[in-house]
Amino acid sequence: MVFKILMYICDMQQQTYLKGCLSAIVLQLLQDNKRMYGYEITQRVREITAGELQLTEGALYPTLHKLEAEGVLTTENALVDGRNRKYYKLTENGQQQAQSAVSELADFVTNLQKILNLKPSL
Amino acid sequence: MVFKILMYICDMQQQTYLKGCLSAIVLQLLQDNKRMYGYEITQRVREITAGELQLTEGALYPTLHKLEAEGVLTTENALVDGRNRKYYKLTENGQQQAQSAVSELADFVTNLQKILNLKPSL
DNA sequence: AGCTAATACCTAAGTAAATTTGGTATTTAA
DNA sequence: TTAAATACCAAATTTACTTAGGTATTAGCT
Repeated sequence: MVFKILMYICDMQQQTYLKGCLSAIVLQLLQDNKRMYGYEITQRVREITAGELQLTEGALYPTLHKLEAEGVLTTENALVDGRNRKYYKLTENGQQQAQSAVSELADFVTNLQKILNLKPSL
Repeated sequence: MVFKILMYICDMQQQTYLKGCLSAIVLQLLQDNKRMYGYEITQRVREITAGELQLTEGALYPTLHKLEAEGVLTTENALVDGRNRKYYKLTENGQQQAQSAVSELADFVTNLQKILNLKPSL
Protein backbone atom coordinates (compact mmCIF):
# COMPACT_ATOMS: atom_id res chain seq x y z
CA MET A 1 0.00 0.00 0.00
CA VAL A 2 2.73 2.42 1.01
CA PHE A 3 4.54 1.50 -2.16
CA LYS A 4 1.51 2.03 -4.34
CA ILE A 5 1.27 5.53 -2.97
CA LEU A 6 5.00 6.04 -3.42
CA MET A 7 4.64 4.92 -7.00
CA TYR A 8 2.11 7.65 -7.63
CA ILE A 9 4.29 10.25 -5.99
CA CYS A 10 7.56 9.52 -7.69
CA ASP A 11 6.40 8.26 -11.07
CA MET A 12 8.41 5.06 -11.19
CA GLN A 13 9.14 4.96 -14.86
CA GLN A 14 11.53 2.03 -14.47
CA GLN A 15 8.48 -0.21 -14.39
CA THR A 16 7.97 0.29 -18.12
CA TYR A 17 11.41 -1.11 -18.84
CA LEU A 18 10.51 -4.27 -16.97
CA LYS A 19 8.19 -5.41 -19.71
CA GLY A 20 9.27 -8.78 -20.99
CA CYS A 21 11.82 -9.44 -18.25
CA LEU A 22 9.46 -10.72 -15.59
CA SER A 23 9.72 -14.45 -16.33
CA ALA A 24 13.49 -14.27 -16.52
CA ILE A 25 13.68 -12.45 -13.19
CA VAL A 26 11.45 -15.04 -11.55
CA LEU A 27 13.57 -17.83 -12.99
CA GLN A 28 16.75 -16.18 -11.77
CA LEU A 29 15.39 -15.87 -8.24
CA LEU A 30 14.33 -19.51 -8.29
CA GLN A 31 17.79 -20.55 -9.43
CA ASP A 32 19.18 -18.77 -6.40
CA ASN A 33 16.64 -19.90 -3.85
CA LYS A 34 15.38 -23.37 -4.73
CA ARG A 35 11.85 -22.52 -3.68
CA MET A 36 9.91 -19.31 -3.20
CA TYR A 37 6.31 -18.25 -2.92
CA GLY A 38 4.70 -15.48 -4.93
CA TYR A 39 4.52 -12.80 -2.30
CA GLU A 40 8.10 -13.55 -1.31
CA ILE A 41 9.23 -12.94 -4.88
CA THR A 42 7.65 -9.49 -4.97
CA GLN A 43 9.28 -8.60 -1.66
CA ARG A 44 12.67 -9.97 -2.68
CA VAL A 45 12.76 -7.86 -5.81
CA ARG A 46 11.76 -4.84 -3.79
CA GLU A 47 14.55 -5.52 -1.30
CA ILE A 48 17.21 -6.10 -3.91
CA THR A 49 16.34 -2.96 -5.82
CA ALA A 50 15.74 -0.84 -2.71
CA GLY A 51 12.14 -0.36 -3.71
CA GLU A 52 12.97 0.92 -7.19
CA LEU A 53 11.46 -2.10 -8.92
CA GLN A 54 8.09 -3.44 -7.88
CA LEU A 55 6.56 -6.57 -9.36
CA THR A 56 2.80 -6.25 -9.42
CA GLU A 57 0.84 -9.28 -8.31
CA GLY A 58 -1.44 -8.94 -11.30
CA ALA A 59 1.57 -9.65 -13.48
CA LEU A 60 3.40 -12.10 -11.25
CA TYR A 61 0.73 -14.68 -10.52
CA PRO A 62 -0.34 -15.21 -14.13
CA THR A 63 3.33 -15.58 -15.01
CA LEU A 64 3.88 -18.19 -12.30
CA HIS A 65 0.82 -20.11 -13.45
CA LYS A 66 1.99 -19.97 -17.02
CA LEU A 67 5.44 -21.29 -16.10
CA GLU A 68 3.81 -24.06 -14.10
CA ALA A 69 1.55 -24.97 -17.01
CA GLU A 70 4.64 -25.13 -19.22
CA GLY A 71 6.28 -27.57 -16.86
CA VAL A 72 9.02 -25.15 -15.87
CA LEU A 73 7.87 -24.92 -12.27
CA THR A 74 6.11 -27.18 -9.78
CA THR A 75 4.27 -26.18 -6.65
CA GLU A 76 3.77 -27.35 -3.13
CA ASN A 77 1.34 -25.83 -0.66
CA ALA A 78 2.12 -25.04 2.93
CA LEU A 79 0.26 -23.56 5.85
CA VAL A 80 2.45 -21.09 7.72
CA ASP A 81 1.11 -19.07 10.65
CA GLY A 82 -2.43 -19.79 9.58
CA ARG A 83 -1.76 -18.41 6.10
CA ASN A 84 -1.61 -20.36 2.92
CA ARG A 85 1.56 -20.34 0.90
CA LYS A 86 2.23 -21.82 -2.50
CA TYR A 87 5.87 -22.57 -3.04
CA TYR A 88 7.28 -22.70 -6.54
CA LYS A 89 10.46 -24.44 -7.61
CA LEU A 90 12.18 -25.26 -10.86
CA THR A 91 11.63 -28.66 -12.44
CA GLU A 92 14.63 -30.47 -13.89
CA ASN A 93 13.56 -29.34 -17.31
CA GLY A 94 12.91 -25.88 -15.93
CA GLN A 95 16.48 -25.52 -14.69
CA GLN A 96 17.78 -25.62 -18.22
CA GLN A 97 15.17 -23.17 -19.44
CA ALA A 98 15.98 -20.92 -16.51
CA GLN A 99 19.67 -20.96 -17.37
CA SER A 100 19.13 -20.00 -20.96
CA ALA A 101 16.55 -17.33 -20.12
CA VAL A 102 18.86 -15.80 -17.54
CA SER A 103 21.90 -15.83 -19.79
CA GLU A 104 19.88 -14.20 -22.56
CA LEU A 105 18.80 -11.54 -20.10
CA ALA A 106 22.41 -11.05 -19.07
CA ASP A 107 23.35 -10.63 -22.74
CA PHE A 108 20.56 -8.16 -23.14
CA VAL A 109 21.84 -6.14 -20.19
CA THR A 110 25.29 -6.13 -21.77
CA ASN A 111 23.83 -4.84 -25.00
CA LEU A 112 21.88 -2.13 -23.23
CA GLN A 113 25.08 -1.03 -21.55
CA LYS A 114 26.85 -0.88 -24.88
CA ILE A 115 24.13 1.39 -26.14
CA LEU A 116 24.13 3.56 -23.04
CA ASN A 117 27.90 3.91 -22.81
CA LEU A 118 28.31 5.01 -26.40
CA LYS A 119 30.58 7.94 -27.00
CA PRO A 120 29.25 10.67 -29.28
CA SER A 121 30.24 10.13 -32.88
CA LEU A 122 30.29 13.85 -33.73
CA MET B 1 16.86 -9.67 -45.17
CA VAL B 2 19.92 -11.61 -44.11
CA PHE B 3 19.19 -10.66 -40.52
CA LYS B 4 15.57 -11.68 -40.72
CA ILE B 5 16.73 -15.11 -41.80
CA LEU B 6 19.35 -15.17 -39.05
CA MET B 7 16.64 -14.30 -36.55
CA TYR B 8 14.71 -17.39 -37.54
CA ILE B 9 17.78 -19.56 -37.29
CA CYS B 10 19.07 -18.45 -33.93
CA ASP B 11 15.86 -17.66 -32.06
CA MET B 12 16.81 -14.22 -30.80
CA GLN B 13 15.01 -14.26 -27.51
CA GLN B 14 16.65 -11.04 -26.40
CA GLN B 15 14.05 -9.20 -28.45
CA THR B 16 11.41 -9.97 -25.82
CA TYR B 17 13.40 -8.17 -23.17
CA LEU B 18 13.46 -5.06 -25.33
CA LYS B 19 9.81 -4.33 -24.66
CA GLY B 20 9.45 -0.91 -23.11
CA CYS B 21 13.05 0.16 -23.71
CA LEU B 22 12.68 1.24 -27.30
CA SER B 23 11.92 4.92 -26.74
CA ALA B 24 14.74 5.25 -24.24
CA ILE B 25 17.18 3.64 -26.66
CA VAL B 26 16.14 6.01 -29.42
CA LEU B 27 16.50 8.97 -27.08
CA GLN B 28 19.94 7.83 -25.98
CA LEU B 29 21.12 7.54 -29.58
CA LEU B 30 19.76 11.00 -30.34
CA GLN B 31 21.59 12.41 -27.35
CA ASP B 32 24.79 11.02 -28.77
CA ASN B 33 24.26 11.96 -32.38
CA LYS B 34 22.27 15.18 -32.63
CA ARG B 35 20.30 13.91 -35.59
CA MET B 36 19.57 10.51 -37.07
CA TYR B 37 17.09 9.00 -39.47
CA GLY B 38 15.00 5.94 -38.82
CA TYR B 39 16.86 3.42 -40.88
CA GLU B 40 20.13 4.68 -39.44
CA ILE B 41 18.86 4.01 -35.93
CA THR B 42 18.05 0.40 -36.74
CA GLN B 43 21.49 -0.09 -38.26
CA ARG B 44 23.28 1.63 -35.41
CA VAL B 45 21.69 -0.61 -32.82
CA ARG B 46 22.59 -3.61 -34.92
CA GLU B 47 26.21 -2.45 -35.14
CA ILE B 48 26.54 -1.66 -31.46
CA THR B 49 25.11 -4.99 -30.39
CA ALA B 50 26.86 -7.01 -33.11
CA GLY B 51 23.50 -8.00 -34.52
CA GLU B 52 22.18 -9.35 -31.24
CA LEU B 53 19.53 -6.65 -30.94
CA GLN B 54 17.42 -5.71 -33.91
CA LEU B 55 14.90 -2.87 -33.86
CA THR B 56 12.05 -3.70 -36.17
CA GLU B 57 10.82 -0.88 -38.36
CA GLY B 58 7.25 -1.73 -37.46
CA ALA B 59 8.07 -0.76 -33.90
CA LEU B 60 10.52 2.05 -34.58
CA TYR B 61 8.55 4.29 -36.92
CA PRO B 62 5.41 4.45 -34.77
CA THR B 63 7.65 5.25 -31.79
CA LEU B 64 9.38 8.07 -33.66
CA HIS B 65 6.03 9.50 -34.73
CA LYS B 66 4.76 9.33 -31.19
CA LEU B 67 7.81 11.13 -29.82
CA GLU B 68 7.42 13.77 -32.50
CA ALA B 69 3.73 14.21 -31.66
CA GLU B 70 4.72 14.65 -28.01
CA GLY B 71 7.11 17.42 -28.93
CA VAL B 72 10.18 15.45 -27.92
CA LEU B 73 11.56 15.27 -31.46
CA THR B 74 11.44 17.43 -34.56
CA THR B 75 12.10 16.36 -38.12
CA GLU B 76 13.74 17.67 -41.23
CA ASN B 77 13.60 15.99 -44.61
CA ALA B 78 16.57 15.53 -46.88
CA LEU B 79 17.15 14.01 -50.28
CA VAL B 80 20.34 11.96 -50.31
CA ASP B 81 21.41 9.96 -53.36
CA GLY B 82 17.90 10.20 -54.71
CA ARG B 83 16.46 8.70 -51.59
CA ASN B 84 14.30 10.43 -49.03
CA ARG B 85 15.53 10.68 -45.48
CA LYS B 86 13.72 12.02 -42.47
CA TYR B 87 16.08 13.22 -39.81
CA TYR B 88 14.99 13.33 -36.21
CA LYS B 89 16.53 15.41 -33.46
CA LEU B 90 15.70 16.27 -29.87
CA THR B 91 13.83 19.46 -29.13
CA GLU B 92 14.99 21.59 -26.20
CA ASN B 93 12.22 20.12 -24.15
CA GLY B 94 13.05 16.69 -25.50
CA GLN B 95 16.62 16.90 -24.24
CA GLN B 96 15.42 16.95 -20.67
CA GLN B 97 13.00 14.13 -21.24
CA ALA B 98 15.76 12.18 -22.94
CA GLN B 99 18.07 12.67 -20.00
CA SER B 100 15.56 11.43 -17.48
CA ALA B 101 14.47 8.50 -19.64
CA VAL B 102 18.06 7.45 -20.17
CA SER B 103 19.02 7.76 -16.53
CA GLU B 104 15.97 5.74 -15.55
CA LEU B 105 17.01 3.08 -18.03
CA ALA B 106 20.51 3.12 -16.58
CA ASP B 107 19.03 2.66 -13.11
CA PHE B 108 16.93 -0.18 -14.41
CA VAL B 109 20.01 -1.87 -15.85
CA THR B 110 21.71 -1.49 -12.47
CA ASN B 111 18.74 -3.10 -10.77
CA LEU B 112 18.69 -5.96 -13.26
CA GLN B 113 22.35 -6.55 -12.53
CA LYS B 114 21.68 -6.62 -8.83
CA ILE B 115 19.07 -9.28 -9.41
CA LEU B 116 21.27 -11.29 -11.73
CA ASN B 117 24.38 -11.15 -9.56
CA LEU B 118 22.60 -12.32 -6.44
CA LYS B 119 24.37 -14.92 -4.38
CA PRO B 120 22.27 -17.86 -3.22
CA SER B 121 20.77 -17.25 0.21
CA LEU B 122 20.72 -20.92 1.18
C1' DA C 1 18.23 -5.75 -69.33
C1' DG C 2 16.50 -7.99 -65.45
C1' DC C 3 16.79 -9.64 -60.87
C1' DT C 4 17.92 -9.32 -55.92
C1' DA C 5 19.47 -6.92 -52.05
C1' DA C 6 20.03 -2.85 -49.68
C1' DT C 7 18.36 1.61 -48.57
C1' DA C 8 14.44 4.36 -46.84
C1' DC C 9 9.90 5.33 -45.59
C1' DC C 10 5.22 3.76 -43.88
C1' DT C 11 0.52 1.41 -41.91
C1' DA C 12 -2.72 -1.97 -40.02
C1' DA C 13 -4.06 -6.29 -37.88
C1' DG C 14 -2.89 -9.37 -34.48
C1' DT C 15 -0.75 -10.71 -30.18
C1' DA C 16 1.81 -10.93 -25.88
C1' DA C 17 2.43 -9.19 -21.56
C1' DA C 18 1.79 -6.01 -18.82
C1' DT C 19 -1.53 -2.65 -15.73
C1' DT C 20 -5.58 -1.73 -13.37
C1' DT C 21 -8.98 -3.04 -10.48
C1' DG C 22 -11.41 -5.91 -8.29
C1' DG C 23 -11.93 -9.95 -5.02
C1' DT C 24 -10.97 -13.44 -0.73
C1' DA C 25 -8.87 -14.48 3.78
C1' DT C 26 -5.75 -14.35 7.87
C1' DT C 27 -2.59 -12.05 11.17
C1' DT C 28 -0.50 -8.06 13.44
C1' DA C 29 -0.29 -3.66 15.41
C1' DA C 30 -2.41 0.94 16.64
C1' DT D 1 -12.03 -2.02 15.47
C1' DT D 2 -9.59 -0.49 12.02
C1' DA D 3 -5.61 -0.27 8.95
C1' DA D 4 -1.71 -2.49 7.26
C1' DA D 5 0.74 -6.41 6.14
C1' DT D 6 0.64 -11.02 4.51
C1' DA D 7 -0.96 -14.26 0.94
C1' DC D 8 -3.52 -15.79 -2.86
C1' DC D 9 -6.22 -14.97 -7.34
C1' DA D 10 -9.00 -13.42 -11.90
C1' DA D 11 -10.94 -10.40 -15.49
C1' DA D 12 -11.02 -6.30 -18.32
C1' DT D 13 -8.24 -3.12 -20.33
C1' DT D 14 -4.22 -1.02 -22.21
C1' DT D 15 0.34 -0.90 -23.95
C1' DA D 16 3.80 -1.97 -26.89
C1' DC D 17 5.33 -4.77 -29.44
C1' DT D 18 5.46 -8.43 -33.87
C1' DT D 19 3.96 -9.79 -38.19
C1' DA D 20 2.99 -8.80 -42.57
C1' DG D 21 2.12 -6.24 -45.72
C1' DG D 22 2.94 -1.76 -48.86
C1' DT D 23 5.79 2.06 -51.81
C1' DA D 24 10.02 3.75 -54.08
C1' DT D 25 14.96 4.36 -55.30
C1' DT D 26 19.74 2.72 -55.91
C1' DA D 27 23.51 -0.75 -56.28
C1' DG D 28 25.31 -4.85 -57.83
C1' DC D 29 25.28 -9.14 -60.19
C1' DT D 30 24.71 -12.04 -64.34
